[in-house]
Amino acid sequence: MKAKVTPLHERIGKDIESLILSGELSPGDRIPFEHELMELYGCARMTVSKALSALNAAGLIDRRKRAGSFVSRPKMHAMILEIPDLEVEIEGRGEVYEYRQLTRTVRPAAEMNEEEVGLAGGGMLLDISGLHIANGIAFALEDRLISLNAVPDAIQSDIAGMAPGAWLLRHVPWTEAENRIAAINADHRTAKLLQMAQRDACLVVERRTWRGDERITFVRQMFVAGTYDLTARFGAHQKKPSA
Amino acid sequence: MKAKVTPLHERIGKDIESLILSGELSPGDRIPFEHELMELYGCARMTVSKALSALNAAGLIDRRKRAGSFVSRPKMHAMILEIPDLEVEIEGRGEVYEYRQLTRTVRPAAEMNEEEVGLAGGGMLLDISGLHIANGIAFALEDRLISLNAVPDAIQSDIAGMAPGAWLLRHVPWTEAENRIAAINADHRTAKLLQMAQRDACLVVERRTWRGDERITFVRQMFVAGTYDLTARFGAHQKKPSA
DNA sequence: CAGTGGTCTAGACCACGAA
DNA sequence: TCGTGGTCTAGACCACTGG
Repeated sequence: MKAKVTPLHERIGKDIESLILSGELSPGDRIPFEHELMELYGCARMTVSKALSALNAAGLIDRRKRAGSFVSRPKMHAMILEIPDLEVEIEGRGEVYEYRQLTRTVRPAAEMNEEEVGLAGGGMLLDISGLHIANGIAFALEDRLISLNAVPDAIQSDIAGMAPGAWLLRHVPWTEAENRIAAINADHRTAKLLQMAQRDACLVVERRTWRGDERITFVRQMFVAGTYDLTARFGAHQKKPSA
Repeated sequence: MKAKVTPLHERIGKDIESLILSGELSPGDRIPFEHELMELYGCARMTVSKALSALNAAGLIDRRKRAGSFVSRPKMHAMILEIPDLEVEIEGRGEVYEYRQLTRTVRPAAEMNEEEVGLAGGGMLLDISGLHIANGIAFALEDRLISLNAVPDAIQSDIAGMAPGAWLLRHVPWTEAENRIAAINADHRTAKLLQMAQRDACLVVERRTWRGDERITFVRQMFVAGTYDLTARFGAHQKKPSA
């Protein structure tokens, strides 16, 4: 038997967590004081503190000086959204993934377009369009702009069969990203390229990424409705707000 | 001046974090050993350890015994998705929010519908439809099923002007939730209720919530395309996988 | 095998804020 | 006021694992 290799602070955390999730402790209830827990578990205060700090960071409890620690109320304003790598996703289903480049140009930002001007940062833009294809059927149209100011190497990325997103992920570290998810009716070009009827619904994902304050890329992906959807899961209360 | 009230372990963490985000430390680089950092900052090892543990929990670094701590490569397939409370969202824009109930029935699960059977858990379902309205204009249609097995009190929730989602949030703690996001063309009923042309695109959010193993509710919200979209933001690398 | 991170101790001082 | 959590110390032993 390999029994207890579980750290004590982790065990304390799990104990309290299960009390909360089982309902024995309800939101608002006070958790035993640190000195009570250190007596209960026969350990030093730092050990208890580590356990409670972890629960606090996870958003399971709120800690107030002089008052104690309390089970926090689930607020549910944030969930984890999976942003799948399309290639991995498709091949995970046992289908054949392919990326087909449609156009590729280097051009300056359109002056009236704030998005492009901000992205370019005074430099040129690499403008790439392509199709994501599963088992020979195009399911997504991607229009991407890359700041050559931020990623000069991108101009050499002439790998025809590689999606620019995958290339970027491997070559350019990013620090921040933002996704916008919406639905629109397919315009003429999109409908034609994705072989769908005009005005058919599309799921649109727009993604912007930064490295520090520098804009890296802007991409808009149009998915044929019904062939693709996003899933966000959430377990055990909300995450803490990032600083 | 109020200067330094920032805890030392936090300062150490921020220092290293900015080295990473600025690019001075690249993914794969080794960061100084704990004993080097404790010498550098003139503090105890526990303090350094606390800082590094936090960075590790945040997914910024990987720690390997005998080898040291290393800047982790951003893999990032998950982002934080904001799931806004519609009422708060709308009123935050300075518009007037209103929920108008359309139908409300208690019925058993349709036997051929797995979703409903699983949700009901042998009991009855509360079936509610309603419109979310901003400034007098309906922007979302909501169809919701609530398990009366899990939430018997829901049958008393006769507050006409209160969205069932808001009521549930205040009365029923949940432990797990899942969202599915997709786009579809509006069907006849939806188009009529939301005063949009048939086949106009809709953003669809389907949400399932659990309390432990017990299903609580299933809701489908149809949003008029263009009037609503979801945003997911992400800063500083991926979250750790939850146990 | 030797050095790393992981864990833990038994103290300490302090700021905060509920009483 | 004064008990609480927040932080920190100066040690310690151990498991793991890379060299």
